[in-house]
Amino acid sequence: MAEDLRDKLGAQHLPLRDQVLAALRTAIINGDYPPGERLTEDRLAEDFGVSRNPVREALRVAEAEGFVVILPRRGAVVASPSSGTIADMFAVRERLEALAARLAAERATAADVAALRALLEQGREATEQQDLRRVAELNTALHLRILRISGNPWLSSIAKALYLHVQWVFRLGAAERAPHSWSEHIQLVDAIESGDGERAEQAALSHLDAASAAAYENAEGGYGAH
Amino acid sequence: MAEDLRDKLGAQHLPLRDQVLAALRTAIINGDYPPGERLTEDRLAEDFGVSRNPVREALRVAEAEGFVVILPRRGAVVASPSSGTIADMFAVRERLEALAARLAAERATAADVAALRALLEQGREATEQQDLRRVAELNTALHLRILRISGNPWLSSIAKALYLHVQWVFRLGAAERAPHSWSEHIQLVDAIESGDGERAEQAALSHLDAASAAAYENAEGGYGAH
DNA sequence: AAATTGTTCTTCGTATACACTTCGGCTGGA
DNA sequence: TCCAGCCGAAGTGTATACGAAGAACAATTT
Repeated sequence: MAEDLRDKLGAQHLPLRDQVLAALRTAIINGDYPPGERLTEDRLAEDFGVSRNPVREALRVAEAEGFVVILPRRGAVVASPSSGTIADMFAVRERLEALAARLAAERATAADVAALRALLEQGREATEQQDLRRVAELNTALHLRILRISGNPWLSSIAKALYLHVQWVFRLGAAERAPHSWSEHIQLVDAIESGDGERAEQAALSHLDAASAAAYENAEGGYGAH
Repeated sequence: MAEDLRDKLGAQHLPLRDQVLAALRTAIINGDYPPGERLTEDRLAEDFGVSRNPVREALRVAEAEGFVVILPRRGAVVASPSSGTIADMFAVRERLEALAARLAAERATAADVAALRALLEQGREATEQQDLRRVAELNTALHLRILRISGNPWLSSIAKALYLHVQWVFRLGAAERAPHSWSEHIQLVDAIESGDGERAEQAALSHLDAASAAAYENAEGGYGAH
């Protein structure tokens, strides 16, 4: 939100709490801490080699972000995304990323488009090489890039958080459908390049519809158990 | 997200950090801590009569919510919403509350509608009595209620956060336009009651357009300061 | 005047202590 | 056997103290 300031003055210090938070997030997303897993402060402190304070602060933020649930006097457990909330997440993402696509189309510079095209190209290569992990990464990079191009920090940060959660759910339960979605990405970038906001928005919508449908196909059962 | 659990087992303990966070939020929204104000941990700890630990945890969450900016090694300051981000906030709210209105229309029970109507009625009374503060409260209550009725927890919590920020900006810079917006609310609730999602969505959109226009009229100058 | 140094304030992280809850197991009685 | 209730262990919630390091600012020196 005020990254300019943070960059200028601030520091490259990266407080421990932030490192812990980042590590915690990725550990949860990767399934190292599976849903329902109890996260005691001492245990996390030991896992990350820090004292309880940074852990506690990271936990509060992780709670605000929806990665953990904190029961007063009972501690934190990894949240359990239910299939219900998956649909909810997609419903919100649909609106948000559609808006992002429109704004991106209206604001994208030539350099922005070039960057998107580069990601597209890398994605094509990775797809050919069956490197699913890399495909997924590029997938994420593309979406986040579009969000950034939209130029709306709120939109960007909110949609990013949602995107992370969706990723989390995917890793847990199902295979990645990434290859299949790549042609939709091309359409989306084409629309953004054209500068036609309406068209870009439609492209984003149909992309998300397809993604959400795929998610549901793969998601039958699997999440409810914590 | 798992409020059922929290209610059942949990506690009515309300940890200090949560109380501090709530107090901090409202203090910032009310302008008691104006934008740019420096918030040292000791000072907050003293203000709220607690030790530094709960304050620190509350600060981290407040940062995640965008109410404060934390400069590493330099401490926290109250964030400064710029007029640029106001437009951004409205752009996102528009999409989100439109979706909420649609979902609410599709899911609202008779009891839900009754609750909305009650708020509407109270709002009318408060408007007649020129009780602007109460009008604003009811305004908020109405919007939050609609979000709740939507039944989408993500949507609800995200839009709620945005709503709080908008309120904050309003309190700081400008008078409330609440009375003027009340007729739009009636339209919105009518649409929700009708069960017509499309119509409800349109009502929400035009309401937010009007609100955003009003915001911009009042917002000329005032926020840019540091 | 510019650069350097020193002082002070504050954050950041650690460590410790302790009250209070919750939980699981144990014991004893029906 | 089954259940009630007690007890102790574990873990959170909060307070406090302390040391290290950074930032801001004033004082001093060049």
